Amino acid sequence: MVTTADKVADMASHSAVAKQVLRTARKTSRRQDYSSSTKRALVESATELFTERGYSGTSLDEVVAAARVTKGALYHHFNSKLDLFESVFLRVQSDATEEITAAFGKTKDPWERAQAGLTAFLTVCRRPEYRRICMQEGPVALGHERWQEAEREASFGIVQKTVVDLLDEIGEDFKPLSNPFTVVFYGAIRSAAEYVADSDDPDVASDEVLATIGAIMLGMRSLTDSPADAS
Amino acid sequence: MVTTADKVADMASHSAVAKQVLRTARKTSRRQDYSSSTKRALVESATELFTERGYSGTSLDEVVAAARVTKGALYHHFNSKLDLFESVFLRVQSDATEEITAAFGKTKDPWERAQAGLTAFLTVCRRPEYRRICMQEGPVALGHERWQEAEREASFGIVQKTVVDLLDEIGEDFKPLSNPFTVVFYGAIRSAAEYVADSDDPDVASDEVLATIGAIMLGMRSLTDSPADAS
DNA sequence: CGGCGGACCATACCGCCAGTACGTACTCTC
DNA sequence: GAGAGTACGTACTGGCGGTATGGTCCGCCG
Repeated sequence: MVTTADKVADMASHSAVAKQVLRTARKTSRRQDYSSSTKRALVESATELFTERGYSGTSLDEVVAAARVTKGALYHHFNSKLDLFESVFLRVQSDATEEITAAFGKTKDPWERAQAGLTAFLTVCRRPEYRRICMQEGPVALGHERWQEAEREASFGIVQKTVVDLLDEIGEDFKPLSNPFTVVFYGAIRSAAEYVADSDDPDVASDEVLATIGAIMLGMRSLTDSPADAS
Repeated sequence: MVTTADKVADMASHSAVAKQVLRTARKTSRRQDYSSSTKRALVESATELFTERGYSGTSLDEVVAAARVTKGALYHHFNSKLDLFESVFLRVQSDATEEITAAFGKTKDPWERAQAGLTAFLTVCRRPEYRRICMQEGPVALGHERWQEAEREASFGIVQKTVVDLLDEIGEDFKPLSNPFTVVFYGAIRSAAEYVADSDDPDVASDEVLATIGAIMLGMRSLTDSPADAS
């Protein structure tokens, strides 16, 4: 049986202590090492297959064959195909949010932070795994409900915080509209990311998007510090 | 065998001459009437089931049972499950674009037109069929490629024309960025539509979104007719 | 008017695939 | 060292998309 506690444990350990050091005593048994190794192999194989063939397009037989195990192993570690997908989804998503959060760096100005975060997000969205698993298959496979819940704690949450900071800069007028503003910007960024990822020349497309969002932000900025007042 | 020509014929006739008038001579035979009637029944049943259970969540047995026919009838009119879905998709989509286009009305001012179109779009997106079939299941079931192609000729095309008109009003500076602008606004609107549809009180949510997009447009407008110049 | 070809549809069946049942080997603990 | 639990492997089932085949009724042509 697989519990929710297992998943958060996986999230914490997956990229941390990857390869074990010989000659040092481990707290885990060799048996447990084998187990977590096969589980990792399953998740990695599933990630690849889900990315290129989609959720319903890949069979579990293919996944277990790629991981060189059988369905018995799979159903020991995961409750269902959807459960396997959810593990893959959370892994890819947490990798992405981690990278985007890091990209914010130590800049303090909200406008600069927004720019940096947007650039990072456009980069992440170019990766086929994130694009296919988190943006395309995610909402349909997991269901709109569950997908939104996971998204709110990840990239959407980042956007929300950024937007709130920006609205603080602009003034009091738009503060009650922080929710719709976040939603609008989030959708704009997601769509822009697809535009960049689909583009023949992603670099120039990325610049175009930066200029576009920049223009919108410039316009919003001008709503507050117009020469007429400076309160 | 079902051809592409069949589909466009269906699109043209589906909402036009719905119920036949007795006592008037028809060009079609009674046999053909029965045929198109069962096909319509299949599309309608499929629309309902796809809407509430999704594409992979509904079986063809359920569809044919709801339409009171058998799989033989279904596979006579459609080549595959995906073909059936595509017919449903195109039907729902064309209904939506038709309604949005009508909402533009006879207003001439680009800013007013944009406002009217946005309101209509928010209304359409509240309908569960459009939401589920065209926005959620569409890209995954049909594939991102095919979905984008269909979308470009529908709602995306409307947004594109609207955005180009708006950019014309603003000035020459942003004209080369019409593509990314369209993409950004299209994503923003789609996301906002989901926000409205998910909201507990869609009416106030709709107003919030209108205010938000309005503020963004106001900001962009201020980029051109600032008191500094008036060229 | 009759038969004949094709449109329209029903029935039976196949292959694939998610999920289950159960057996087995290995390990840890008391 | 025996029982319990973990970590799998194997064999099977049911459901579902798709197909093959047969039947029925209509339009049409001689």
